Order: sequence, then C-alpha cells, then structure tokens
Amino acid sequence: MPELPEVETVRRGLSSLIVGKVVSAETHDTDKSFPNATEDVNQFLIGATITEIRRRAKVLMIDLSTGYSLLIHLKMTGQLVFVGDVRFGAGHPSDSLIHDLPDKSTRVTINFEDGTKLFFNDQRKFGWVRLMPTIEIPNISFMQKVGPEPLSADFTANDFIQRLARRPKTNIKAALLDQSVVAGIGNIYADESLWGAKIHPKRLVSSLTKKEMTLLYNEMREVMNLAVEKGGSSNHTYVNAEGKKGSYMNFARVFRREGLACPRCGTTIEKIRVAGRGTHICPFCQRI
DNA sequence: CACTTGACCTGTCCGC
DNA sequence: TGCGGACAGGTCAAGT
Repeated sequence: MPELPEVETVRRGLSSLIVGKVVSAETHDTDKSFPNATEDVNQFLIGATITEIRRRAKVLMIDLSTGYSLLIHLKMTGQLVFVGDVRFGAGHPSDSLIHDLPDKSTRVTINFEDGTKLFFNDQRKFGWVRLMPTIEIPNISFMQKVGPEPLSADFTANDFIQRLARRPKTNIKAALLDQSVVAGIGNIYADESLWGAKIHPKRLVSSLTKKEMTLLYNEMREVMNLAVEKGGSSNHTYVNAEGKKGSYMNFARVFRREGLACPRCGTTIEKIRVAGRGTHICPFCQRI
C-alpha cells in the first residue's frame, strides 16, 4: 500500500476536494470492503457533511458531522479517487490515470449531493472502509498498539532508539516495518532509509550502535519528508485523490533499482529477501 | 513471550 | 501462445 507519504498525499488531496460536501449515497461490492450495518449507514453516513480528513499511520479518517467517521486502509493496492468534473462523462480529469470509474476494482462508491463521487478502488481486496463513532477510533486494536508518527516534532532520536530496543532479536528491516515501533514506514521507505544510514537490513537490532540508530532516525525523517513533498511514490497501482502519480521514485536511491549503480559508490545494487519482503541494498555501503 | 511465516486476493511478468 | 510460479508499497493469525 501506500505508505505514510502516499496516504498523507491522499489526505491532503481529499482535504481540499471533499471537506464540506454532503453524502447522498453509498454503495459497495461486498461486506468485506465495507463491513457495516445498513441502518448505521442510513443514520450516520447518508446526509452527513464531511468535516475533516485525518491520518494516523497508514489509516485515513474521514470525519463526519454525525460524530461518526469513515476509517480507510488502502493496504497494498487501494486507491481513493475523487471524481468531480462532470464534463468528462463518468467524470475524470484528462491527465488522470483513472479512466472510467467505477471499474472492476471499485469496492466502494460514495456519492455527494452535488453529483461528485469518491471511489475506493482496490485490485487485491486487502483494503477496507468502515464506519464507526469518531470517539471510538483510538480504542481499536491497531490504534492501541501503533507507534509514534515519525515526522512529529516531539518524536526524538532517543524515542526511536528506545522503541527499537523492544525488538532486539529481530533484524532492523523487520523492526522498521513493525508499525508498533514507528508508524507509517513500509517497504520502500525502509529500504531507502537503511541505504541512507548505510545499514544492512539483516543487521540485528541489538547489534546497532547508538550512533547508527541516530543516523537511521535522521535518514528516515529525511526520506519521509522528501517523499511527502514529492507526493509519494507510484508503481502501476498507486495514485492520489485526483488519480495522479507521485514522483518520489525519481529520487529513490535503491528501491527497485537493482542492477543499477549505487548513487554513492557506484557498486551495483542488489535485490535480496529480508523479513519476507523484496529488499534493495548496496552491497558495498551496507554490510552485515 | 518474541519472532517468523502463511494467508488474504488479483494481476503481471518471466522462464520453460 | 500457454502455463506455472514468483512476486507485489500491508497486516493479522497461526505456528515455532
């Protein structure tokens, strides 16, 4: 899925596109995509005004005037695309990657009173949308265990080091992907951050020096900031709320660059497997 | 308990 | 061209 920068990009897009709109209808394919009772939808979603769009880790929250929120997780291939320009028939901007919505990947459609629509598309069906009372969001198990936002001002290098220390016997890549250590890092930005800090992803957390962990903290924040600034990364599935791609992949140093030269030392980048995930390293800069 | 692996799905790509 | 298998930006349950 989209990792923190992609979800944040979607959040910003939706903030300017749908806040203030009034929901007029909702449809979905299966209860897995939207596991809510019809009476709750009728009572708390239909007729509600969108008040705010928030994000925590990789979860989006669309707050409603009824005291309920739509919680959305895009997982690996989810997209949340707003279609607002009726001049385009089914309605899409001409430079959008999304051509005709709904399509066979559309799981949920939210209609607004002004005729515009929000589509939740998800090829692999891992993602979900659920409606729940806003006040109960912090009580769900994911929110209970999720770690701090990596870009928040009060998240320090020492916090990072202390949280990593809870996973001493696992490798650093698995620890970065563990949402209870730090929120929002996924496969792309884990690889990019480790390359920046010159740390091999298979290194055990307990083997890292304080200096290395501090460097990793700095690199992680830099990578995340740059990725947010560039609108995230796009493979063939990720698009933002307007159906457009992010440009971080133009700045990636190792991710999906196997066979190419390391931008720091020129050594050929390799792809290996760590924590069950495809992992990109410079074998010279990042040694076990 | 901590840690690793498999499952959830569909689509695409790569080698035979 | 067809087919099998590996793999894909995530997370949770089940296994060791």
